[in-house]
Amino acid sequence: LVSWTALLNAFAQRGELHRAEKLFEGMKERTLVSCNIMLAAYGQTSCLEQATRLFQLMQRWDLISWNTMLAAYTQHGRLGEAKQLFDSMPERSLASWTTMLGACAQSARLEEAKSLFDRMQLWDLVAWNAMLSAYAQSGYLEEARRMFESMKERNLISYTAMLSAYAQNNQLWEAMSVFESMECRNQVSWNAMLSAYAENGHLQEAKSVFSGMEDRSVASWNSLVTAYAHNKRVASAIRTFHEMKQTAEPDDISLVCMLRACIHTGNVDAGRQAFVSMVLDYRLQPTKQHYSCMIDLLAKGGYIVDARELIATMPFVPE
RNA sequence: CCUCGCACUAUGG
Repeated sequence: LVSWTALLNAFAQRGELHRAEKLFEGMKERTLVSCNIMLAAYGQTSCLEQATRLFQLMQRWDLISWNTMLAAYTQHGRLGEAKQLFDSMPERSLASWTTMLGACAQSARLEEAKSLFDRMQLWDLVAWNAMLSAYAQSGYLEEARRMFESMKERNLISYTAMLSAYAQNNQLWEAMSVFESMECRNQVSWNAMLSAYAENGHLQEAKSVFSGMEDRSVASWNSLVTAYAHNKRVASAIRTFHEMKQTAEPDDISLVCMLRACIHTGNVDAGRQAFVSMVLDYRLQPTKQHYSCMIDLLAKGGYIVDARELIATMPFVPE
């Protein structure tokens, strides 16, 4: 049973939702642990409905179930429901508090995030990191820096968060020095450095970080596409988008990067092709954001009729 | 023994 559970988890972690579902449905006894795994699997993908349904169907819940459901809400931006759940939970752990803290930060409620942090009974490294990123994401560079300096322990995540905080505030030198002071680095920290250069107008350095990387994630490719587009090298951006497909799986963000690059130069055909190909070849479900990019692209390229038609036929209510 | 919270990429704020 334990190894079946481990297998279920492996599917869930890799985003193989359908395999996980099949396995879960075939399991004779559904333990609390396997329910929790499915709950997390639904929560991390765009299946909030399934998550809530499973949560309601479950016979028993433990702290992990509550926390997982809480995270499912916050990952879908449902702060209200998350709060409700948080308040009605029979018990809370550090993870519960940290989840809420992050949710507040993401909804631009820094004050609430800070107040949660202050009301926590104890703090661990994850909680400190969450507060550090809360400051960083809200543009409070000085507070972030102070928190970083005052932390008694730091890990890779602390450093990476601080690095991008500097980068986003145009402090490339500070970002570089954080990067250099790191005792170990992983793909995420390299990506952070790559976009630090790109955001601060150093395309050449960004490119050399990219080519020096051992393995590149979608995020690395997306950063490079954007870096080219921001430097008006749209042809290179488009070429990079296609090149990515050989080694990585483009995602929803990749398409946005690509479409925005096309908007820059009014490259309607390339954008159209990318949109269609992402839907057909990668089974991407286009979001509102994708449609609004496409409409922007068509309209700016002079295809007013096509833009109108897209507005009329898209599966979203126009705003 | 297996399951939960924090860092990188788009847009917006």
